[in-house]
Amino acid sequence: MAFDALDARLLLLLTDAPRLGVLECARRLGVARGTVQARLDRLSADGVLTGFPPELRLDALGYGLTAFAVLEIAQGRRGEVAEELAAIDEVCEVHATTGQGDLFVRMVARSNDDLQRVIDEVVDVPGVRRTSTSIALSTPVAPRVRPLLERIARGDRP
Amino acid sequence: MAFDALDARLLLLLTDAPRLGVLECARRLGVARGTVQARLDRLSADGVLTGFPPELRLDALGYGLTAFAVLEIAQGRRGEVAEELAAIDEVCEVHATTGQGDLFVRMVARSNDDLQRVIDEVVDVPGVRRTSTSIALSTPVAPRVRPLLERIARGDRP
DNA sequence: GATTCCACTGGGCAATATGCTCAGCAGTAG
DNA sequence: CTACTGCTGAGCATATTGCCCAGTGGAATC
Repeated sequence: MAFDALDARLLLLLTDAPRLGVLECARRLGVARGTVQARLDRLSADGVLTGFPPELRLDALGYGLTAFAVLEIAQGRRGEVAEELAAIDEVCEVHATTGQGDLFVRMVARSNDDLQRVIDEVVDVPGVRRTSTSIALSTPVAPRVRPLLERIARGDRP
Repeated sequence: MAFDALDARLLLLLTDAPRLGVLECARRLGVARGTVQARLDRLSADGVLTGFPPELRLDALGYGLTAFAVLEIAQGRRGEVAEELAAIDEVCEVHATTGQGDLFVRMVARSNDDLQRVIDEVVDVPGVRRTSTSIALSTPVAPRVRPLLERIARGDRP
């Protein structure tokens, strides 16, 4: 069965109030409790819903700096480099991208000094050829999925 | 009171099993129920814990393509452009970065055609001067906070 | 037209969790 | 010594969970 408007509404509801119980969800959506259970089970089983990780404000935790790095990698060593990067705690995200066959890295740090250290660690990974780094000054749009869900919830699916 | 190892262990626990009840958390952490309650309340109040949004695999939802764009913006129009970008459903994240005073955009799409459309929408935002786009081929490290939490949970705080 | 699925409803049940309150008990700071 | 703070462990009424089941309506199949 396909992902439908009810699924989207359920996920939106959980986006806004993630620790809501199944029963409460059912009430707010106007469906039976078993239906909500079944939907959640199915979404998990289908791999659409992979979890409810806590969302943290890293800056409130001391990691106030976010930086991005674009890495140029030596031929054929991308997998290897990615593994090394994954071992660095402050590396929060890595994507392989088109372009010069490169990696895109997001990392965090506590201070400028700390950031310097993290960047050095990233740059020193064997196989990294060239890097260009930039610091995030602000985040006008924080990671979100909401608009896409809302579209499906409205039934605007093409 | 500062963020301590117990807080980190609690958040790690919730990372692994986010729909766990307070009582179950207390059992697994070996502390009283009230303590867990109090910690969660405090973390929320302090703004460290902002929620438990559902984590979705967008590709399982039809949005199989992720792309990044770096935008060069006309003098002084960054805020304006950011707002326009926020209005595009497929734009999932925007950061203002150092460099040429630019914006960094993450977006998703269903297909190559669809991506073309999204990129066009982004590029056509008034105030955008130049763009360079790249497509995510793979994601060796998906967004994560875990290593940082684990470090605090171990008590490695400097 | 009849049959077979399938998702959903709505109900009942025992077991469990929640929100709330309270007294006691350490360790720390004044 | 005393006040304060954070944690414990307990009790209680109420709400929620997980599970089971019979019934209903629509869509697909025969």
